[in-house]
Amino acid sequence: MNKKTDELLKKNQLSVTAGRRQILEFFLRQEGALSHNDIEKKADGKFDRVTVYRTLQAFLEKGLIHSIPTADNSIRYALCKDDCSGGHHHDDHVHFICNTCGSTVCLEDVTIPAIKLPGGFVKQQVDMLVSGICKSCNG
Amino acid sequence: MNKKTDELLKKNQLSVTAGRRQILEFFLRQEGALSHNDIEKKADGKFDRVTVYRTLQAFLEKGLIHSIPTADNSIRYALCKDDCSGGHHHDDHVHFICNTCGSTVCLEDVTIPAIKLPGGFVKQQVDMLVSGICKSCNG
DNA sequence: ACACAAAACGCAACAACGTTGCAAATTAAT
DNA sequence: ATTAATTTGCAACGTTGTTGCGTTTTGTGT
Repeated sequence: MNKKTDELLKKNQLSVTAGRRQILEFFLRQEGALSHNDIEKKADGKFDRVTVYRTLQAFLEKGLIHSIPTADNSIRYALCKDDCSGGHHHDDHVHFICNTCGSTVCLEDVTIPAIKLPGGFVKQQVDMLVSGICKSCNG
Repeated sequence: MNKKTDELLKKNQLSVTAGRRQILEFFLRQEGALSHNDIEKKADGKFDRVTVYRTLQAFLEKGLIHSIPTADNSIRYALCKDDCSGGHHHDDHVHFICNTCGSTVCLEDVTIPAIKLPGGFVKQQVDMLVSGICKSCNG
């Protein structure tokens, strides 16, 4: 049915398997970001724990998803936009973590502002995490 | 000898014990941030693993240190400046993680720029992580 | 459609990280 | 100095993440 999912996998040089299809669909169906744990709960024992780890690893390497560091020591993952692939991310947006519902979302429209580092420091990557209360919880 | 350490503990309503004194001195003697693991290595079995966890927890709650989220899922801690205590941090500086030597430092002079969130989102805390090559490694 | 090579999967075992309960030791207060 | 409150170490446990290996599935070439 969902041809789109399979094509997305193939486009990223990933062989199509039941696990990958399912996990990718979790991301597509989901507004925010997912942690390893979220996926396991959604899959409900359908796949081995190791498979989920390896799938996320593969998605990361191919640039299908990007990781979001969080203060509570649980890495989350979110789908990348079309134009970032092969590990090269255009991942310059702010991530928002809601302290009420716990969801993590990409604020695609909020760009991380440029900063000036002290002499001698070379910048390679920047992450910006904002926590607070999200739109839905604030409703 | 080191009266200063003891006073700093007392000032933060923490009873003075060998473990706390030692761990606090690690932070005072150290330029950058420390992870739980760093501290255990430095202590070299002198204290129980659990004690280190609980000490860090206590320091955090009293506002003696603040935590720094990292992309590799290992939380680090750094001393707070004098004027933040009781859990209320003036923690508005950028954190830098060196990809070469692995050290994490607070760039006290680099302030996190203000950002504008979409309507409905309320900001409570902001973390900014820059990774790259630090001054000493770039030397 | 079939056979074969390559990749992915599940399982088991293991290592690292983090938490909790409780008895013994240490600290602070009277 | 005695006592109450905190802190510590130990043991046990749960979670998270990794590795190796035999089996299954996928992709490819004929």
